[in-house]
Amino acid sequence: MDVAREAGVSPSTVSRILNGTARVSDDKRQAVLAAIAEMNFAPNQMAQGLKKGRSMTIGIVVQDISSPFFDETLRGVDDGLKGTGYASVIVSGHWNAEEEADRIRLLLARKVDGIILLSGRMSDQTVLNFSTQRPIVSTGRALRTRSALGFKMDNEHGAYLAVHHLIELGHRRIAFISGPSNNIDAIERLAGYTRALAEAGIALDPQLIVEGNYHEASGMLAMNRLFDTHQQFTAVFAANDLSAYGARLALYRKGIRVPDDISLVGFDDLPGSSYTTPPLTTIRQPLYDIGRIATHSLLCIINGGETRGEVPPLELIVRETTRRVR
Amino acid sequence: MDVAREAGVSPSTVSRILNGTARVSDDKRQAVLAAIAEMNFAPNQMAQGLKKGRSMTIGIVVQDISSPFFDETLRGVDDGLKGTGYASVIVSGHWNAEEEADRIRLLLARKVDGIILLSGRMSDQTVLNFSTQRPIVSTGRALRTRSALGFKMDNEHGAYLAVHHLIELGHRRIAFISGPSNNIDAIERLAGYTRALAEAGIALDPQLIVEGNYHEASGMLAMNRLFDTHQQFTAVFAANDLSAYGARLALYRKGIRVPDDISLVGFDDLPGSSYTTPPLTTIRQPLYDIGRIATHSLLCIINGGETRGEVPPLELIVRETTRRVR
DNA sequence: CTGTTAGCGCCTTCAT
DNA sequence: ATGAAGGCGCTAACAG
Repeated sequence: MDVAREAGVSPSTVSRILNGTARVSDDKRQAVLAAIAEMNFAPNQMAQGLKKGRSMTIGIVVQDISSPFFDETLRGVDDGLKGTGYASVIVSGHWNAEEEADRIRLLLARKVDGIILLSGRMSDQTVLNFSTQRPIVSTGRALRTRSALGFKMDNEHGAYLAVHHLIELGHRRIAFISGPSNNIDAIERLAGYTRALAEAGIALDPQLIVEGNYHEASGMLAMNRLFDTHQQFTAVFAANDLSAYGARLALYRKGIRVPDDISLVGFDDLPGSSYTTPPLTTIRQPLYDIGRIATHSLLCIINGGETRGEVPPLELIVRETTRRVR
Repeated sequence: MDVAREAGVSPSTVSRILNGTARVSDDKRQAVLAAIAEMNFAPNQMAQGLKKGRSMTIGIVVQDISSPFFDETLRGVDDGLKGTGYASVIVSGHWNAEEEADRIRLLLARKVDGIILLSGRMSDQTVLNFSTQRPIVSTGRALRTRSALGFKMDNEHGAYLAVHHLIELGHRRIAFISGPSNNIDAIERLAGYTRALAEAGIALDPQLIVEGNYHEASGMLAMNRLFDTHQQFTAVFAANDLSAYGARLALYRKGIRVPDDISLVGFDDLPGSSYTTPPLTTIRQPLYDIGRIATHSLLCIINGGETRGEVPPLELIVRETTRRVR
């Protein structure tokens, strides 16, 4: 490298100073440092990576780059990476197993040192297969091998908490706007809803369950569907906050007051849920913490350390969209 | 490489097939393709990059990875990159000029082929300096050199549109929740507010202007401040949607109806603004398009092509938080 | 303490 | 049409 020439030393010496690999005499060090500053030189990370076999890059697979759900987790990842020298390349799988696998192959070709997979539709086995090439930490899966780790939230329990809260407030006709029926989290949340009802001796009415797709529009549609079929209910549990927002709008359009006429509970506790009108009662997912902990764990695996790290549990956040039934 | 050995050819031949650089006999091609498939080989991008001098990576600098404002733009970037072979490494400057510069240096060391800078506090001159190393496309700046390009929205005009809309509805006492006074966009939006008022012959009342910081909480605080100082007004213009959300909540807490008692206008048209209660009247920024166009332009510059691409203008979206004053 | 050498994986002349 | 050789920028092993 030309810093070496500029400073009148060999490339190795420069390298040694840059990496602190060995002792170097003070005068040469000064000269090199000066040359570096003057040329504002920074080592070519691609060359470094090629040589050392580590790119100092980790890959993140999200499903939707502009969903507050993933973005809050990404914030945790970003903070977790701070000061580690690692950078991240973020790709999106768009909730498509095929695309996820593609993206992971892309990351692998780029020699990322590890991968964080946020949710997704890929089978656990596929994840395990990829994990032979690079360590993978994933959310929404219960994995635990030498090079693959999963963090799974107790969705069933979370949903139970939500519905139980409603029941305690005296509600007995509780509608449920579910997630996509092929989504594992959605299935588990439905199970929690069912259990809470059963436990309270409330018969499950299939008419009160409408399938959504986790987006606002589907929450709105689901709500309208409930009205169109003349269902009677005093509360609604939406499988995620986004669909709760949509349901809220449908209610507003009908002139139905929340929580006075109907109570509403969401799931996720997105940042925006503290500022809806009224603020949304919901089940809090520790999204930021998940991102941080996943990152930390991945770094541990990469550096051959132990993988500890527990994620905080789901938690009911009572705000202002629920009230005792009159 | 071992694919070569496996297929009984030289590495050069494999490379030629991979890159379509030269004609290769069909039998050898088959052999190589088979070997590649069997070993599921993918070329090491770091080695490729080192050799070719292009990393097929672009760097994105956002200010806040979990803000819907940036995320919507990122979605445009992501789509713009689709199918190009480029991946992106996303870093955050956290609205700090020093940190932005740091992040850019990091991207440069990683040999990104170009940089997209979304907003930020760095001076134009600094951007220009960095652009000598790699092309930079930035939002929120009016730049146009061989290797630096900026897209600037007409904030003054946007704010004017918002306030003009309120004036047309008969409002004359219009409060303004501004952005940070050291933010260029904020300053321009204030100018638009001022001009609309002046044009309508309405005296500007400094008491009606409260500084916020673009976040929900500050919108809420600003609103309360207005009430605490007993200001009279029938409409509020918030400098961005997030602070409008906060203002909305403050209004709700006071039992003031929107739009019946007070009208509210935001700025940005975030995805969530269609689902607030009621849906927010706002100035639409073409965030997604900005991301797409910025990406496209950057790729053009990188490949030595011409830089065209116009961004759609700001636009008033009338939803349900504004109404004619009684 | 420091310079020389070799090689990370790939592509690109240059020969053949 | 194809193989051999050299080098992208850097670091680690080996001498000295």
